[in-house]
Amino acid sequence: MATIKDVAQRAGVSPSTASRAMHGSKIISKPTRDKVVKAARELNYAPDFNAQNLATKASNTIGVVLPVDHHEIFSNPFFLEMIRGINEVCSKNGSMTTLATGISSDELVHNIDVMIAQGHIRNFILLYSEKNDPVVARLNHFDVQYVVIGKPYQEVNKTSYVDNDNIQAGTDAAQYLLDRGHRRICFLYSDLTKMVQGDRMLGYQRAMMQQNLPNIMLEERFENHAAGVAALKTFFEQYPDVTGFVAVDDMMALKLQQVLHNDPEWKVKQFSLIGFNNSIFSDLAHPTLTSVAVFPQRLGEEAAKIAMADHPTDELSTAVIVPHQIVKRHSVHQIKSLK
Amino acid sequence: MATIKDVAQRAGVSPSTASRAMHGSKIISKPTRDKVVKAARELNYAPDFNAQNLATKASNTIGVVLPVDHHEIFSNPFFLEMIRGINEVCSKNGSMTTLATGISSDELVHNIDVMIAQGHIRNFILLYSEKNDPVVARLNHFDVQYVVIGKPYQEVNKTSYVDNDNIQAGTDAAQYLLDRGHRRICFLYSDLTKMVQGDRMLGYQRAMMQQNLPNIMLEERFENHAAGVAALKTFFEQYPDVTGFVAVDDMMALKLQQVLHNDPEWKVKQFSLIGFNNSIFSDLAHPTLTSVAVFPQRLGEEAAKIAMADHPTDELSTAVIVPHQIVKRHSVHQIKSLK
DNA sequence: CAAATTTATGCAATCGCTTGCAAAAGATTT
DNA sequence: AAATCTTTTGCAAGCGATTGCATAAATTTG
Repeated sequence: MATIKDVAQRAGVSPSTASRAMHGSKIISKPTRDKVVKAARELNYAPDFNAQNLATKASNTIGVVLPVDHHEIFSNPFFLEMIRGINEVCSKNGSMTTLATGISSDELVHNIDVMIAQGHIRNFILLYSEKNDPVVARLNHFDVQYVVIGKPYQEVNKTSYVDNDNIQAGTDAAQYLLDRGHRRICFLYSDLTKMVQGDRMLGYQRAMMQQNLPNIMLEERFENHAAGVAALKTFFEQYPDVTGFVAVDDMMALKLQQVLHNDPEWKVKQFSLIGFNNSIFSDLAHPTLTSVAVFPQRLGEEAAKIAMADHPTDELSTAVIVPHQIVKRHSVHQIKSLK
Repeated sequence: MATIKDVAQRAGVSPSTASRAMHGSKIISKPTRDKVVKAARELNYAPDFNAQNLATKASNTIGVVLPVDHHEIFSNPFFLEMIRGINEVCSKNGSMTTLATGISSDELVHNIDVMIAQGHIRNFILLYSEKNDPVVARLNHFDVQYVVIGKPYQEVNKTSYVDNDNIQAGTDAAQYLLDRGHRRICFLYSDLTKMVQGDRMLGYQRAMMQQNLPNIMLEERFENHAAGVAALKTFFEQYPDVTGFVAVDDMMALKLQQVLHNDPEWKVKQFSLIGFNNSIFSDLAHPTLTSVAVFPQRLGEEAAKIAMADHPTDELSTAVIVPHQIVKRHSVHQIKSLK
């Protein structure tokens, strides 16, 4: 493994000159710089990561924090995509990424404590946003920079984040059904304490209000088939003329679809469905699911860019909104022109 | 940020003594060791990662390599679980994990080259196993240790790996149907060049052969609904008395189920289905899918354990087989006792 | 009780790189 | 041509840990 001394020797200069040359310092004359670069290339030199960080006291790795909750992971099959996005821009900038996980909240916090104490994390990216997150508390306490993916629950103006415009996405989804002639549209969700779900609902409501149409909401987790059937039965008694559903994510949409398709009476009615996330579920459904794509990889990329920018603590935070896009498949039907 | 000097000073000893004490060296007397440990705790001391690695020349981070192929990632929603498993045992052992990803094979290899050159990766874990993998070639070339998750395609005896016993899993799945009275069972797959699929098929064949029953195979990708319907139509013409399917993974099973359920004639026949991976799809299906669980987190854990063990290159490789387990749900039915 | 051992501690060099400062070389001015 | 100013380079001191070797303290032995 070649060191900077080897490079220096081969180029016939001192290590300090070599170092400066490698960093493209402009106080080094062009000829020597070239000599050094050439020597470095010949020796296949790469600066030792640890030595470099030790000397500069500026670490170059980004800590990516996964949420604790298992279920959360499963229901968001795109964590990996975010990670990939992060890693993509980090490696382009010569940074590393390292993961922080934990079985429990305590363990996660502990792991993060250690990472901070070891002092080689430049800053963190949280792949989730949660109310009263102890991790956030910890990072604030140690005054460590971080950026969250998703809308921060607190200190919104002080924390950097990247997110989709979920309200707008909700509006767009509802509008998509409205544009195809639907008038009675139901918003289906499972847990309003999640800000994503709340925001998408808000967006749906906005679209409906602008058309002077009623909000029709259904909360259901589809824990099992029977429960789903029962819930829908009650629902349709109250709202017999619903023709379309905006489901808060693809998984919900798929579950709804399963229930509707397994009932002969409901099946013939050909309800229209639109989901969110453009996940693997949307391709799996039959008919395939129209869905609002949110580009998790892009979210990761943007988060990484912010993370690499290194704001001093007193500077203003950055927020980036990643656009969404409706991916048209076959689950939404045009309503025969009524009126 | 406390350094070893701070600790030493507070404990009233020299840095070297402090260092030795922290490592539990037994040439340090108990009382001073206690003093040091106490001081360290009080100062919330953790050794600087970079300094430590630089001094010991022994790095402590594990590189986790994700496959290039996007599709592979999506269709295996448990990569994250493996990563979590890896990270879990690494952080318990005071190691870090860092990721290697790439949009293309070239980029991935390049990123790995850099990581190796920077010389701070202890060794690698590949989350996949692939024929003629350029990454493997690279690692071999630099003589870097690695362990793969999945069965290695080459140098099987020389490379450490952790995997399920997919052949046995295939046998168990088929046997599960056999035990419930099924006699004509079809094995459904999509791509035999993947060793997982081939192995599961082999296992299925073994079970069938032992009962002197014919192998019935169906290759189908269910790229769209119509294609699936057509394929099954042809299939049932040839094998009208099939009652059960062993699908090579849950996604295939779910797709098959969709097709079967949307045809009134097939639907009534109540085919039995079993899948693999116990993924989120198995809970999503209706009826819920019986599936062979493979415990990806465990795979990750075992891989990490091997990775942390640091074999000298000339030592024999290690292979760990993680057990599987059938998770019973509602997609398999008992056949009325015939015979 | 002095000498020889054993045990516990500290000094100082080292890992590979960066960087402030001083010295050397080159260019410019008078 | 000497003096001054720039531009380039090198010396040496860190960064925070570890570790071989020497020394100091404690213990045992003659």
